[in-house]
Amino acid sequence: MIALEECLIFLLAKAYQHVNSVARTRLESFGVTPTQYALLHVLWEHGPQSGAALGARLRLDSASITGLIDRLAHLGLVERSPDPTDRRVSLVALTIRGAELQAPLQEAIAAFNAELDAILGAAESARLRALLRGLISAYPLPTR
Amino acid sequence: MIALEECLIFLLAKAYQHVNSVARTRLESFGVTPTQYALLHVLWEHGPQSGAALGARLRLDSASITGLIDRLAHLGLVERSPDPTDRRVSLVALTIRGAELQAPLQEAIAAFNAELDAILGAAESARLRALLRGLISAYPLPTR
DNA sequence: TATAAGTATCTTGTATACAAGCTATTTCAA
DNA sequence: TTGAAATAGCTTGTATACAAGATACTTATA
Repeated sequence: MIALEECLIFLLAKAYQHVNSVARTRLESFGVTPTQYALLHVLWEHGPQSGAALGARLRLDSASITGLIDRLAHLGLVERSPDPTDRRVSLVALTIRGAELQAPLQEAIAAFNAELDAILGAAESARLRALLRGLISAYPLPTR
Repeated sequence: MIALEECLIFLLAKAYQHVNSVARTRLESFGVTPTQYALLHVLWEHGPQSGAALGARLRLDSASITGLIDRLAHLGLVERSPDPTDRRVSLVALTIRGAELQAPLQEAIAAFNAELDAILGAAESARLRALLRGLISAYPLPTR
């Protein structure tokens, strides 16, 4: 019987669970979750765009994106507006408050990255990231 | 701005998401999810035990364990019975059907592990597992 | 151009996870 | 021994995620 602790899938699940839990506490004072940070990050970097574009960049399906935008809109960090060129599309853009959060939130994430680097060592951390990228590219998510 | 693809937390999230999605399809024909497999695995290995013991082994809180046992009981793979020595406790045990699934399910998981090893290479896979264990032990989950 | 195909969003249902709080029960301590 | 603290399990509420399907709109094709 192969122990659970030897199965990559369960190690991945628990490592994600632990690290995500810590990341959540590091972002707690800003009122956003790691996933919500990721969506804001895409808007900071690439500007207003449709939910479909956000979903493609974050690899989330439409149901997840709908809920994520709903919650960020409720927090007053993003807002939806109709796309004048395609009435199916609603464009998602940062609000003033969403834009203002960029600097402090990125500082918090940078500090958390540094914390993880300190735990693993810079070289090991880089190696881990490379291995994870290998896994991700080996199993591209289905295009739904 | 640190790219999301450079952040360990987001790489972990996506690697887990991808690998879990594939693992789910590998177990689909058995009617169980990877998380449900993990609970069954603990019962195969350690025998009947309380929900609290299962939660400690799987690092899941009581709400998650309650739902997980509910679903496995509904599938007819485990059953709850009162602990005669402590009336707070309900012992969780495999049913006949749950026990019968051990061999085929473990074969499927072994095949999936082999699949991941083939993608990464055995040495890289072992290294990845070691790095993930390092992360897990660096951030022990709170004892709730 | 009329229709088929494709796309964007949303909805519903299921499965994890965590936080917080409740009840019943047990254990510990003054 | 009795009142406080701890424990087991459950419930509720929130946040992801995916599957499947509905609707509205756009694009491509016959």
